[in-house]
Amino acid sequence: MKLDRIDIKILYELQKNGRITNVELAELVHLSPSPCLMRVKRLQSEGYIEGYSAQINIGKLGQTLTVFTEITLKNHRQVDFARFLAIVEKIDQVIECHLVSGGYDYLMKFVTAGIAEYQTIMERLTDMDIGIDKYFSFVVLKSPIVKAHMPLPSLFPR
Amino acid sequence: MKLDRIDIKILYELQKNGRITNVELAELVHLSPSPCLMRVKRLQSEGYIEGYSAQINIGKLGQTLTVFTEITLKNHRQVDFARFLAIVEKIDQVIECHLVSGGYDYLMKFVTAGIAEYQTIMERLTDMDIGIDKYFSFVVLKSPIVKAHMPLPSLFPR
DNA sequence: ACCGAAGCAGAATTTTATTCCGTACGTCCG
DNA sequence: CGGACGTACGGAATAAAATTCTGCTTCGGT
Repeated sequence: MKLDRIDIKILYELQKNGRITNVELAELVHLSPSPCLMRVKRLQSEGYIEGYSAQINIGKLGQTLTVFTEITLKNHRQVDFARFLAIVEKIDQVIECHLVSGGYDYLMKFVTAGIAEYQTIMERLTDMDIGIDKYFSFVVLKSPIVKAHMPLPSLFPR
Repeated sequence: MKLDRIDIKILYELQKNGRITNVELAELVHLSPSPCLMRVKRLQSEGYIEGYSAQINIGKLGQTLTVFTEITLKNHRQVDFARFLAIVEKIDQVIECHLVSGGYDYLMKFVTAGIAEYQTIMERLTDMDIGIDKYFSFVVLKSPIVKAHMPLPSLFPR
């Protein structure tokens, strides 16, 4: 299924405001409510929209610590990656895990209650003999930019 | 203003499904619709909820490239950081920018149309004499884990 | 130019959000 | 210890929104 300019606009607007009403969205994309809703449903059912989420100001809830971690595995067979992922998938504090090129295998993002909890998690991971060769931690001091939306206009201009 | 257990539950549920109806949310947190809605509005107006966003499967739209970049500045006065941020804030492809401890100053996340666009952006940034000493790029090959929600239950148990 | 399919607008219906009001509970002060 | 006030709740009524349905228009293919 191919997306036209209106679909891209819908995705862009829903990224900026996931709770916009269908009527307002319809006005923004210059459609009446019914075809607009039809497109949104289609975008959902075909997987272009994976879900909706509230953005929480986690800092207001209490002290938290965000850490980026570069990880290198000892071996690089498929089974080694699979075993590693199977474990980290179960850890709530793992927010992102990226397979990257350049010096390390994985770049991960943790959100924890503090340095102690992070330390505990990393000790558990290394002790488990899950195949971690070495890792390096970047503790986040401040996050001046955190966007919830992708640059759709840059990626798909017109 | 202090949050009780119900507020935390509301935040958690809205993270998982930002478009849940107020009636369903009320049932999940064992309240009737009206006080539930009142709490949601309060969480919004007091900044605990910063907004709502649709999660887009960007990979289905076309080819994109995600890159994490470690950046070190030449100088570390307040004015140096401020100048750097003022520039990168304007770049649509910059999704995140974190001030980190450990080897580098900033860890940034870019989403671009491809390696060429990324290259162009980095050339522009380095040519600008914006104070970048050196940088190192991690090209993302795959992102097995990308969560839209923070681990609220781990951070605020009970 | 005709036929068929697809997408649209507008109205009707159903569902949901929102407001309003009366009640209960907890707290503070007399 | 008791009363009054403030806060939060539940339920009903109203307003708004989503959703469905119908008929029309446009576009593509023959």
